[in-house]
Amino acid sequence: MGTKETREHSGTEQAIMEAAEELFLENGYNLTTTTMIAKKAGVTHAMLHYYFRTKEHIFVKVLDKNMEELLASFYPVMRKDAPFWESLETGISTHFDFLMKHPKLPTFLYDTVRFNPELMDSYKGRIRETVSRIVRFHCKLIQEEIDKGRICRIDPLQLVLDIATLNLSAFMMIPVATGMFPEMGSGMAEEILKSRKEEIIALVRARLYGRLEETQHDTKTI
Amino acid sequence: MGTKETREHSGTEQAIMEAAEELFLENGYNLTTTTMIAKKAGVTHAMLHYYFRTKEHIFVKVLDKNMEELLASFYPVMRKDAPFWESLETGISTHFDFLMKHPKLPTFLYDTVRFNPELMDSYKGRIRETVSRIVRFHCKLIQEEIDKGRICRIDPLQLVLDIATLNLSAFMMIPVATGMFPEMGSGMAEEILKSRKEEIIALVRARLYGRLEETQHDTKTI
DNA sequence: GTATTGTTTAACAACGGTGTTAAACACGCG
DNA sequence: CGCGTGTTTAACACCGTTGTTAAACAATAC
Repeated sequence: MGTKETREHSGTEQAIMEAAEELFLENGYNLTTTTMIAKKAGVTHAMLHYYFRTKEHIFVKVLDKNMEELLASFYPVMRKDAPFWESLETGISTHFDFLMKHPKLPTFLYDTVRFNPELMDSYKGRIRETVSRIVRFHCKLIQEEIDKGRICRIDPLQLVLDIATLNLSAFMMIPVATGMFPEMGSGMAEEILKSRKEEIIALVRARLYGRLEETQHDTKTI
Repeated sequence: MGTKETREHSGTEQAIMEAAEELFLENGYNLTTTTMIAKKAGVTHAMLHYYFRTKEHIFVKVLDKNMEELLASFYPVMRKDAPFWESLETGISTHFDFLMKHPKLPTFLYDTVRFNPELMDSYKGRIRETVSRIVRFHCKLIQEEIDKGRICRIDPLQLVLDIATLNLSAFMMIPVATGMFPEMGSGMAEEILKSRKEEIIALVRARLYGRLEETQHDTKTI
């Protein structure tokens, strides 16, 4: 059953990292014990302290790996090599597809920010930078389109929040859905997520292009 | 400093419950210790076990209280005493305002469902019932409006998901925002939430009424 | 005053989690 | 073989958490 025999000395470190990543992504820092990691990796818990001195070291390694992937994933979102809407749509779509490949990332980071914010400190700067770049990027594009009268007036920050929260919450709902309605397997979830993506895009498009004349009542541009 | 002197014997139970509610709502079950509750209530931790035998008992009391409020909050959402859109808009608004009064409820229940689902077991039935009633309620109304050609075709489940996730994530973002951008105090948050509510309503309205002819390409009704 | 009852305290037991250490083990090299 | 290096094990120390208990305390009734 164990993977012990297929791994000569020093697949160990790898095995620990894999087990740790899986558990940390699922349960967060506080609810993952070094014993759980050791058990899942098929080693004694003393090994964790031999390879990585502390639990925190292991966590930071997992966090680093995932944060790099996350931050990298934002760059393709800010390309402008097509007309406004196509560009925005592929941006949403790309972001959604990234989350599809890392469905546990949103809850993982959510947990970390809430319960171990100090572990995120080293990333605060880059995150703020990235967020402000995204907002500024879209501010500019949106303002251009508004000026041309092609879309309705909207606060770009609100639009970014719309897209981000819709995409993220689609994945953050998964634990709720499976916990509350266990009869739907993960196969069902995949189907729902696909239609969710279509819906989110439809929603944003309607928001921008629907009823140009009426929708500009109370949203203010910053 | 303590509140001890203002409370004669047996404000204790009350004090414990209040401390417990605050801490459980903030940190969830696993990350709240009985010692923390005792300290916040200004009593020794043995008192918790004297009044409520176990930590779980205290938690269940807090959970019960909040679940009752939550479930009750869904009924006013399903009134139909006005035209379709006004009715839906006040539904969204009512739901949002409820969350405004209980801003920590979403994360609290989210944590509980993910990490202590067994504590939610007693509510599973009522939750499923409520969810399915809401979906059925809106299914009917939406189908009527679609048949009359007043709104564009849309899967009612997706619309309910849109509204629910937009409203919920507005509040679930708060810990992220304050954790990541501590310079914005809770006063700022209030402002943002107010504009968020307007934006969510605008989004849903545009989704339903914008570009009737084009939007019905790939959303399928169940 | 004393007995009774309910409340509070302080000390303790049991457990699980993190991290350490010394000894056992495996392996390549002289 | 014997030696050194790197790896693994098992036992342990330490701490925080939950829950118990016996004794101290307060208040009321007799």
